[in-house]
Amino acid sequence: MLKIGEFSKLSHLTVKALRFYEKKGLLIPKTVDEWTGYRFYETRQLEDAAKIKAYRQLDLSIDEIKAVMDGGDIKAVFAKKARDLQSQREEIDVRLSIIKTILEDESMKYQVTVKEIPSAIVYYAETTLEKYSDAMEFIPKCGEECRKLNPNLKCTNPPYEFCEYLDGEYKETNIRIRHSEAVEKTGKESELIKFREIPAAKVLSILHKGAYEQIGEAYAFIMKYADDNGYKVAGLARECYIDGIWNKQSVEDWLTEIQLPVE
Amino acid sequence: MLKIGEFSKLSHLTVKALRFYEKKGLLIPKTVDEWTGYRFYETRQLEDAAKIKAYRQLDLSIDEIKAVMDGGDIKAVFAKKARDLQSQREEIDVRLSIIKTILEDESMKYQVTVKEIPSAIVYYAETTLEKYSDAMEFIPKCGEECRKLNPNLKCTNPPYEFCEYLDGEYKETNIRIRHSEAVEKTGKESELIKFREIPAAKVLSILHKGAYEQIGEAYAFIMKYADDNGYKVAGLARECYIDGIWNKQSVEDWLTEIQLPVE
DNA sequence: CTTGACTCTCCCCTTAGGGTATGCTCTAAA
DNA sequence: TTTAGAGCATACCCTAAGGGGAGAGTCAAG
Repeated sequence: MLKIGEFSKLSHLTVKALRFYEKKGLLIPKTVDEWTGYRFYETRQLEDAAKIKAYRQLDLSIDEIKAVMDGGDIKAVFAKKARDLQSQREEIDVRLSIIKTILEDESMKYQVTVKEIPSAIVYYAETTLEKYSDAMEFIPKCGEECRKLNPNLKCTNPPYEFCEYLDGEYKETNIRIRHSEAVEKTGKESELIKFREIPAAKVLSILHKGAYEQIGEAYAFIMKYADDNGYKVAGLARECYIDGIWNKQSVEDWLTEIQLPVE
Repeated sequence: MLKIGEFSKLSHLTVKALRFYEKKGLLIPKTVDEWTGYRFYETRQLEDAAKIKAYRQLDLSIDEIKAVMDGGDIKAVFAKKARDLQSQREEIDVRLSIIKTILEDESMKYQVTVKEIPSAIVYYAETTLEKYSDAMEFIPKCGEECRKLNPNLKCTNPPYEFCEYLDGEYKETNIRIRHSEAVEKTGKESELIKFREIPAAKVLSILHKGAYEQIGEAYAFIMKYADDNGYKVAGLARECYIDGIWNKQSVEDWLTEIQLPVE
């Protein structure tokens, strides 16, 4: 019979771990002295200890190990574990790729985050602008018309409002855009205003600070980022206006989010 | 000014996380109402929130993020993180390879564990055996001679005792073996008994249960395992006798550990 | 008989927040 | 104006797999 310290050295499990495994019902000492509480192990328990250690090194949880040792479906547990590990590996690959981009480009100007956008009901309106700055008139007009059509319809709080550029390419004039804003439910439509439900989406998101003249950089950045890191673009980018002329005087405080649907 | 729930929705960080980040000093709300305790954020803090979220998605810890945001050495942090991720990836690859082996071979007879063996002082003796079973006489003889030479020399507790087979190949007769046993310090040597310090080593370990006739299987298994999973053999295998004829009558209870130094 | 090495139990600590309970605050409808 | 419901606050406990340490009991050797 081996005291815990001896068994620990033979099994290369720490004393702490052995006591923990006993508490979890995974490896019970053969006998426990009733008076002193000392644990005593047998050499044949080294087999179980080795099993436990081997499984832990494969990153199985205590519960998984217990399932396996109690005669559970070993193949199923390992197959599941293999899938887990595979997806962990893929996540790590994405991170490494991103970090490599950061280290190479040193372009810390934009931080890209991945977000899950829930589905929402929006009203939307499409038009062709002569120049970008005309959007500043078009967007409020849409809001007004929608409220006129549906006086009791409320926007979500916080608001979710964005523009998409329907032309595949960059244009200086005759720009087709669609403006959408999330509302609580559908309502009456008109020539200009339509309703639809936009599905939930996974997007890459970056924030652009400052004037709209430089927003092209942000688009270029996020497109390259998606390309470099294995994301597949799955829709038109959404431009969300957070701060702008309507609430901030200084152009430097303007804030725009660009969301690029992926996968 | 945004209440925490609004800011949460805009930043896609949970309210819990925002409060947590405040506690950690990572993202402090612009103002906190003195009477109600309500937190108020500014839209421009969305930038910091995005940064934090991006960094968290790269698996940086809160402290690492704080270091980066406080103007720490960004490159160093990311380079370190990249190394971390790379080694995580390698670990996962090893695990996947092992699990694949298990799923394919369904050979759950042996569990392989990785152990770090600390360095130790041993006495050792080499000889050529006519047949394997002669070891049962040779080993006790070594112990006796060593004790005769060094009456006060004590073995370690628990004991660490092993044989190495010096012939590169399997032989039925004229087997060169070396027997070693860990002791507390060096002592007087003789023709047979020498002392040396064996360095710390990383070993693959399996337990063989039962008679020695089948131990060849165990060797074959561990060698193939090392090969399959990218370990490089770095020395002679050590055969450690845990239970045997000296303390167990039934052959089925005999227990032998095989340690294969790697890397 | 004493000393030092082991062992016991009990409690707190780690990460990055999640869940829940209880109570206060705000807002919009009645 | 009141009130219901949503939003916010703090505070406590929880996670996985042990690690660290305190305080007290046990064991073996000198």
